[in-house]
Amino acid sequence: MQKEYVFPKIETNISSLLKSCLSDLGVSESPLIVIEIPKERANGDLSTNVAFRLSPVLKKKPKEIAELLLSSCRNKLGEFNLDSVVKDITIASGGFLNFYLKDSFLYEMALDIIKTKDVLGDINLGKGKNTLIEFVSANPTGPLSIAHARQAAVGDSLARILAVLGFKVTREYYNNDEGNQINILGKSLELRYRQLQGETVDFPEDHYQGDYIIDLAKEIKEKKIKIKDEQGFRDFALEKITKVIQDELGDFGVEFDVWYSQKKLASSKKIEQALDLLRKKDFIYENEGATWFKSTEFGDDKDRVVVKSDKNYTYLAPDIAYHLDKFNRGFKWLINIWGPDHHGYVPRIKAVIQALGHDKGSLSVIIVQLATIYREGKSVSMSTRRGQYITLREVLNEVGRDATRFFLLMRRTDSHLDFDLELAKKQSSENPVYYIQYAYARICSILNNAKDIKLNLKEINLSLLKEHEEGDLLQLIFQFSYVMEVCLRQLDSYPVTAYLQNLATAFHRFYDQHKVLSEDKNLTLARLALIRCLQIVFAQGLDLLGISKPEKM
RNA sequence: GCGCCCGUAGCUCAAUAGGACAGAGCAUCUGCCUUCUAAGCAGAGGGUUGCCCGUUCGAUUCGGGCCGGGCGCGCCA
Repeated sequence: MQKEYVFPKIETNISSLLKSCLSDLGVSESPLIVIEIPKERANGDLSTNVAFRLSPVLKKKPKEIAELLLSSCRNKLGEFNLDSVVKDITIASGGFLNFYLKDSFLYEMALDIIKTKDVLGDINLGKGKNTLIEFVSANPTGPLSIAHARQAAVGDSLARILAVLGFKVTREYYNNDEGNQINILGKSLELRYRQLQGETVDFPEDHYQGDYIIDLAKEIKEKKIKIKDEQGFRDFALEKITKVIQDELGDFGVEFDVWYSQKKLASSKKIEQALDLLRKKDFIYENEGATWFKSTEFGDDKDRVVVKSDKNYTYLAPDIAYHLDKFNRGFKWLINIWGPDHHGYVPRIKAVIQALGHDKGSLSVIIVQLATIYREGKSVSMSTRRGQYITLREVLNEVGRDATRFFLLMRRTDSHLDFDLELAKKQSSENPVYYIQYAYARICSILNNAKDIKLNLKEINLSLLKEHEEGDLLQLIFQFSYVMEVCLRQLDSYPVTAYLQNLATAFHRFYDQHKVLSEDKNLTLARLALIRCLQIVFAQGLDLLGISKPEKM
């Protein structure tokens, strides 16, 4: 069910109100109307800067425009279903129009959240759009690194957010289970096995040096597994390592709907078909014995080879087929989450999308920057080849799932991240994940202490919540749907972590100042209702991050 | 050389789509547990947002030019 108090709904109504008032002023083409929640609550619960934007158009001072808008907005509130929402509108700082929410509006919101045990309802910003989010997609040549872990955390969280916002989300892992790297993997295992058998063999530098290869070789030897040839070693390594990756992700709380095999794609004629399609559209040509894709037609620096002169495909060829297949499977929005080492690849794949006849907006690529691991103040160097890197498994064992996920989500995805193992391990105030969970646990504890008190919605009088800490909490609850909209706009789950920290701060402050359980029965009921509401918000927020909700700490 | 990300308090980072006084945490210092969990709260100090121009009513945000850091620039994947 559509909830009346979610931010996008209020935003739409205020936006329509402003447009109507603007047209009364003779402005037919209004600029983009931005409704935001000001940083300072003194500046209102909602705010808009239209008056500033219109100043050059109307050739009037922002303040004059704001004044003209103010009276007509006040008169028209009822027309846009806002008379039960907006208490007052004021002008500030030379032209901002600031909207203040009615207390009764916030009370009804809180009671509804308690009643439905849900904050967002059918917010449906996604309108059921069929969305494919492809992430991690690490080559199955070794355990996952912390960089993959960050991509996993971001992708999983974003998928959860988009699903809640009404997108039809499918999570996919593109498994690069064939090609050069996989061949080298097979050879690496074979060489390690032969070394175990006592042979003196040269182990080339470009082969996988990690200990896990040696472990696999030992397993073959100990279990006396019969492997005939190079392909046998390759398949064995592939199967084992894919399993390792799946287990790691599973323990990290990240599940995929589809594991998409490149090998299967390659054996299906889909690559040939995709290239034929592009050839038909005249985006393919031959030169110097190779086959090229005209990516420059769509803004790429240079055209790209798809079939090498030795007749083998480059990596791009299956990728073209893969993206075509995504569209053929009915997805309307493709989200690819990649590491920073792939950012140069973005114009190429955007070109592919357009050559295939799709709007470039139908593909969003999120580049997740690297996380640098610090141990005792020193960064730990990383190299998959040399097998010198900290795996997700190690971090999980050392730090635990909640802190790992939180740390990886704590920063904007496009900014570098320092992951301090010692800090993440600390079960203390220095560690922000506990700060949020502690707020949740405190709420649960109070509710548990009061479990004999029945929360009958009809007996609850929220207007008894007169303290500013209580008002701040109600306002923050309202903000939750706003934060979700920001996540969508920025395609980042980071705003949720920031929000939950703010919410936890506001709660701890309230907790410190006021007792929930007191002699005053009605006030107790009102406060219990408030924290019950908070419990629901925290639960929903933590779920979106994939972080557990401890009832006791 | 070209492209992408970045440069904000001692450190790690915020600042929502160009908005209001640039904010948090850590660290440092000072207070607060006979009361629902002190993994908490309150307070203090700490800034020429790398530098210079420009656009704007308004720039940490946009444009141009420098300086500095990271990554990528293959008929590798």
